[in-house]
Amino acid sequence: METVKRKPQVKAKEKPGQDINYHMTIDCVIYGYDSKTLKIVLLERVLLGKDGKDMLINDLKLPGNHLYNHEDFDAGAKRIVNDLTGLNNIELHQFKAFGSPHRISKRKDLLWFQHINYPVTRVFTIAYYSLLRPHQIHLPLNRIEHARWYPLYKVKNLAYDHQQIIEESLEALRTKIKLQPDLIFNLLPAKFSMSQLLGLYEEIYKIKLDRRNFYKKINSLDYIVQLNEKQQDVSHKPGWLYMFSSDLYEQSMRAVNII
Amino acid sequence: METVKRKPQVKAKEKPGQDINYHMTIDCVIYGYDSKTLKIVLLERVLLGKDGKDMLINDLKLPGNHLYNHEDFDAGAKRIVNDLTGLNNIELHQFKAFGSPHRISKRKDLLWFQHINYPVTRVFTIAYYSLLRPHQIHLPLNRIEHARWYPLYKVKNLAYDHQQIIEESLEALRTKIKLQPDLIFNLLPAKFSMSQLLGLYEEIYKIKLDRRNFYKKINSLDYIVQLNEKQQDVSHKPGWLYMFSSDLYEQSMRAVNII
DNA sequence: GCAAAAGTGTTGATCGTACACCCATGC
DNA sequence: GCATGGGTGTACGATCAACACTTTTGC
Repeated sequence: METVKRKPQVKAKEKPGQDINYHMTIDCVIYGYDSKTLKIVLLERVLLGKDGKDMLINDLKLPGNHLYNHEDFDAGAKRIVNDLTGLNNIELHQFKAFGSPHRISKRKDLLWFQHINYPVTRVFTIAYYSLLRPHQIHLPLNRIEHARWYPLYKVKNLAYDHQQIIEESLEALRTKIKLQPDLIFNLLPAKFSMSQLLGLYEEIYKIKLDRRNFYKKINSLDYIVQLNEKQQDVSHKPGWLYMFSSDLYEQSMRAVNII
Repeated sequence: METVKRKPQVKAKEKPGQDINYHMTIDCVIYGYDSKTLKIVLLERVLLGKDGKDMLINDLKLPGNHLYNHEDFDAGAKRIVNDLTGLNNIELHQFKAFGSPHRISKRKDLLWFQHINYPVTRVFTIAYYSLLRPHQIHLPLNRIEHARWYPLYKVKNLAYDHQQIIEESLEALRTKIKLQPDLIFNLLPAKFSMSQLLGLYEEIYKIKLDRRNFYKKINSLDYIVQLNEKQQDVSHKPGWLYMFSSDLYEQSMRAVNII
C-alpha cells in the first residue's frame, strides 16, 4: 500500500512541465463532398523572402489552433470549425493524438517557427475529423483567411506531419463508417439520390460498386427512406430522393454481430 | 495568401503555454486473461490521516506516468508497461486522449495532489491499452510497488477519470477485435484450446456463444491451426490445442467488405 | 459410474455476388 | 433520336442461427 510516507514516483530526468513548456493544439480534418469529389479544408502558408519575391515557404496546412486554458478538446475542435465556417452543431470525431518530438523538424517548418517568433518547443495535437454537408461546403470560409477546399486525394507536401494526420483521419473515417454507417449521411444533403450515396461510398473507399446490388442493399435498410419526390433539372431520367432517418437507425442498431 | 506581413493568429486570451504549465501523461489499461476472467492492472493509492489510522484516500488508479521531454507517446506507453512488468515487445494501442479541464476535480483527487505537493494544473493523458499473455500475467509486477491484477468488471470508484478511461478502452478493444481479430490472440497462450478462445470472446463481449457454431467458424479460419497435441492434466476429455498463424492471417486479410 | 467438458451435422433463412436490358428525361 | 444516368430480377454459393446427443477423461 502506498502510504503518506511514500512520495510519488517522479523521476529526476522527468521533471514534468518544467524543462519545456508544452503546447497543446487541435487540428481538424474537415471533409466535404460535392457529389463528385471528397474535399478537405486547408489553409495556405506562405513566407516570402527579404526581396519580397522568393517564396521560401508555400504550402498548405490543416486548420488548427491552440487549445484554450480552460477548454476541453471537443470544445476546441468545435471552435475551430466555427471560426472557419460559422457553423455550430457539426459532427466532430477525435481520432488520434500526435506528439512525436520530431513532428516539427522539417526545414521549412523550423523556418516558419522562426518567422512567427515561436520557440521551437514541443507541440502536441489532438486530431479530429469533421463532416460537412454540401450546402455547408459553399459557405464563404472567410472567417479565417486563406482557407480553401482541396481535393482530398491530391493534396501533398503539407506542413508538419499534416499529411500523415490526413491519411490517418481517412482510415479512421473508413473504419467508423463500416461500424456506424449513419456517419456517411453527414456528407450528403438531407435529400439525396441513390447515385449520390453510391458515389460517396466509391469516393471514400476508392472502389467500384455494382449498382444493382447497391440499390438492393440500400432498399433493404429501413432507415433509408424513399421520399415521394424526384430529382429536378437533370438531363436524364430523374431518380428518387431518399432521406436518412436517425430514429429508425437507432432502432435497427440493437442487433449485434461479433466474430 | 498569408505573407510575411501577417502575424499568426494567436489570440490574446489564448496565451499558449504561458498561463499554465501543461502536464502530459500516459495511462495504460493493461489487460490479461487467466482463462476465466478479464483482468487489468491497477495501482493502490492510499493516503493516511494525521493520526496514521484514518484512510483519507484508499482507491485504485491506472498505471500511468509523465511523458519524458523527448519521448513520443508510444515509447512512453512501452516504458510504463516495462516498468511494471519488465516486458518488452508488447502490443500497445493508443485509443484516445483525455484532457477535460475537470478531470482532476473530485475532492479526493485534489487532496491527493495537495499531499504529493503537485500544483493543481492541467493534466492531459494519452490513453493506451495493452494485451498480455497469461504467462505474463503471473509476472511479479514488482517493478512498481502496489500493482495488482483486478477483475475488469468489478473495478469501481477509481481515481480521476480512470473509470471512464477503462470503459472507453474496453469499447475500443471490442471494436478493434471485430475488425482485426488477430488482436485477441495476444491474450491467449501460444497454444490454446477451443474453449479458451470461446471463453475469451464471451468474457470480452459479455455474451453467450453457441459452441457448435463457434467450432465451425473457427475451423473455417485457416489462420487458426490445429496442432497435433491435446490438453494435459484436465479432469475431462482433453481438447485439441490450436495456434494462431500471423503469416496465414496476413494472407487471408486481403479481402474486404465495405457497406 | 459420475461429473465435466469435448466434439459433432443438418436445416432453413439470409446475404453477397455476378450479370444485361429497358426507361425517362433534356437537348 | 441520342446521350445520360435511372431502375430492375434471378440464380448460385456462402454464411449464419438454431438445435441435442455421444465421447473421453479424472476421480
